[in-house]
Amino acid sequence: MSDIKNKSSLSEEEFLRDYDISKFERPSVTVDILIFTILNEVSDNYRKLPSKDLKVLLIKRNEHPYLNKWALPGGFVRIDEDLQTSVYRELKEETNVENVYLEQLYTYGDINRDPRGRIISTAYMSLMNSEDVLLIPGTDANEAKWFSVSSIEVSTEDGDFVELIFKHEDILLKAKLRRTRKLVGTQYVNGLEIFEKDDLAFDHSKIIQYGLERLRNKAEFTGIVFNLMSELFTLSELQISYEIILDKKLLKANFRRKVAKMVEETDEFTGKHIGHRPAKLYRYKSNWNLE
Amino acid sequence: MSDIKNKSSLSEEEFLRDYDISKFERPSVTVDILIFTILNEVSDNYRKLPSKDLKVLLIKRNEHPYLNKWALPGGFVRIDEDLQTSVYRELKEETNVENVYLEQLYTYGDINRDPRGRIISTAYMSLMNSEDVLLIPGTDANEAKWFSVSSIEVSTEDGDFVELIFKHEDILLKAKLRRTRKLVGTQYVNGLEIFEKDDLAFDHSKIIQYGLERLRNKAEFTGIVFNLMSELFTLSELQISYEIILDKKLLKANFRRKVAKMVEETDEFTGKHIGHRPAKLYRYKSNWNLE
DNA sequence: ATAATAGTGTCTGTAAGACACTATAGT
DNA sequence: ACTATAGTGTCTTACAGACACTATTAT
Repeated sequence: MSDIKNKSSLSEEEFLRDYDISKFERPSVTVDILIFTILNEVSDNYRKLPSKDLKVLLIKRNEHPYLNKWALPGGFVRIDEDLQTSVYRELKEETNVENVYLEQLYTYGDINRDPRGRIISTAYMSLMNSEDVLLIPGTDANEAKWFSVSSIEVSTEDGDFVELIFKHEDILLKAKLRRTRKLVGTQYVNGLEIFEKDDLAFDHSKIIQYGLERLRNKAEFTGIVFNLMSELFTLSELQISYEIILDKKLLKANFRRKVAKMVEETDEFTGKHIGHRPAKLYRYKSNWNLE
Repeated sequence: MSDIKNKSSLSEEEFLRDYDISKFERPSVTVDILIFTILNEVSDNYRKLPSKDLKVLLIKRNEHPYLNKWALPGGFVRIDEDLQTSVYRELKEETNVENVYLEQLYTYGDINRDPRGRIISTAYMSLMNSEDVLLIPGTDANEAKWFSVSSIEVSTEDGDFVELIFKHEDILLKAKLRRTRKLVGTQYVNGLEIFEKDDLAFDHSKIIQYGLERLRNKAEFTGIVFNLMSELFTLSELQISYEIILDKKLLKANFRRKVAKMVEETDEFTGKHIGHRPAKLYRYKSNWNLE
C-alpha cells in the first residue's frame, strides 16, 4: 500500500478507512445458470440406436414474481463469494454435480428485467454428460425438470423471429424472440428481444437462445461438445451429439476425418447382442489443440 | 400481473409491495470501458505511407485507490440506468463520441478485485475511428491519453506469460500476465491471471488482454475492423489495420480477395503529390454478411 | 437374406497461401 | 531512371462436401 496522499491529504489507508461504499444506491446481483445435457429418448427397436435430445434444466418458481412459471436455476450472489464460486454453489445445490464445464455467457442489466427492483444478472452456461445427470437425486421439493429444447427460425414480412419450444412429458412451453439489427456507426449489430410475454420467467428465454447460439458456434471450432459425452463414446454417438447441436445432418466420412485429431482410440467396443456390428470406443484427447 | 397467491396467500402485487430488496447485502456494480483506435505515427518521408499503431485510452487516477496509476475509463452504474446506457454515458463524458461500436466483454466478480469493497465490474470494448478521435476535446483535467499497446507471448519453463507494454510519449507502462490452463471435467479451460502487481490500476491489464484477444478473433471472421476505419479508405490502409490487429504481415493479393466481399468501390482516389500511384477509395458494405 | 450400424476410399470444387508480375505517379 | 505504392494473374496445397463402397453382427 502506497503512502501517496490525495487532494485531501489522505493516505490510501486513511481514504479506505473513511470510504463509505453505501453512499450510492446499489443494485442486486444474481447469477442464472443454463445447464445443458444430451439424454436418450425411449427407443422402440432394440437394433436401432437410441434417439437423443438436447435438454435444459428448468425450475418451477414457488414464489412471486412469476409464481408457478418455469425459470433457469440461479440466485443472489453473496457478498463474500466470487461470481464463479456463486455459480458452482448454485449448481451443486441444484444438481449435486461439481467439477463440470462452466462458461460465463453475458450480463443482463436492463432496469426493468425484474419486478422486485434493480437486479443485474450474469448468466453462465454449464454442460454435463448423461452419466452425471443420472446421479442427480430427485429434487421434487423445488421441481426441477429436464426440458428438451428446439429453436426454429421464422422469417416474415414483420421481421425475423426465433421460436423456442420446451417439452417435458406433457408440459409444453413456448417463447418467441425477435431478431433485431441496429446500425451503430457503420456496423450492423444483431440483437434479440422478447417479442411477446412468454411461458418462461424473467428474460430467461433470451438467455437460453443466446446460450444455444454460443454452443453452436463453439461446437464448430472447439471441443466443447465433448463435455456432453461420457468418458467413452462411439464416433456415431459423437456425431449424433454434433447433429443435435448444429441442427443438421452430417456425412459420416467427413465427420470422422474432422474429429479424428480430437479423439483417441481405446481397445474397447460396444456390447454384444445389439443386432449390428459393434463400434470402437473412443475418448477425448484433451490436449489436441496444443500443436 | 397475475392474481395467483403464494404460500403466504399474497398476490404478486402484495408480495412486491412488501418486498424489501435491501435485506441482502449488495455489491456495487461498475462498468469499465476498453476503447481502441488506430492512429498515424509521425512520418519522416512524405512518399511513404504513415505507420500506424493500435491505441487504448487510459486515464490517470486522481483519487485512491491506485492514486496516480493509469486505469481504464469507467464508473459506477446508476440505479436508474441500463448497463449499456451507463457505458454510453461514460463514453460520452470521456471522449464526447456517441453512436460508436460497443460490445460487452466480460464481467469480473472476484471478491478482492477492488480495495474499496465488493465491486463487480462489467467490461465493454469500444472501437472508434481516427476521425472521431481527432474530434475529442482536450480533457487535461482528468488526464486521458492514448497509449499504444503491444502484447508479447513469452514461454518459459515456469509457464506461459503475456507481457503488455503501453507507451505514450515518454510514459511507459508494463504488465505481466500468466496463462493458466485448468482441467475441469474432461476439458482444459484457459485463463489469465495477473502475475505480479503491474503499472495499471485494479485488474485492468487482464481486461485489456482479454479485449485484444477478442478483437483478434473477431477480426478473422467479422467486419469488426471497419469500426476503426474512416468512412472512406484505401485497401492498403485496411490491410495495415488488419496487420496491426493480427500482429502479422499479410500478402496483398490474398488480402484483397478476402475483403473483396466486404467493401464497395467508390470513384474517388487518394490525393495527388504523394510520390506514387494514387489508390482507389473504398467503403464498408455493411450488409455483406446477408446472403 | 435382411436390417441395422461401423467404417473407408476417392473425386471435385473452393479457398488459403506463396509468389511473380504489371501499372502509375512524382522527382 | 528510381522509388514508392497500387493492383492483378496463377500455381500449389489443404480441406470441406458429396457419394459410393465394404465390413460386421443378430435374427
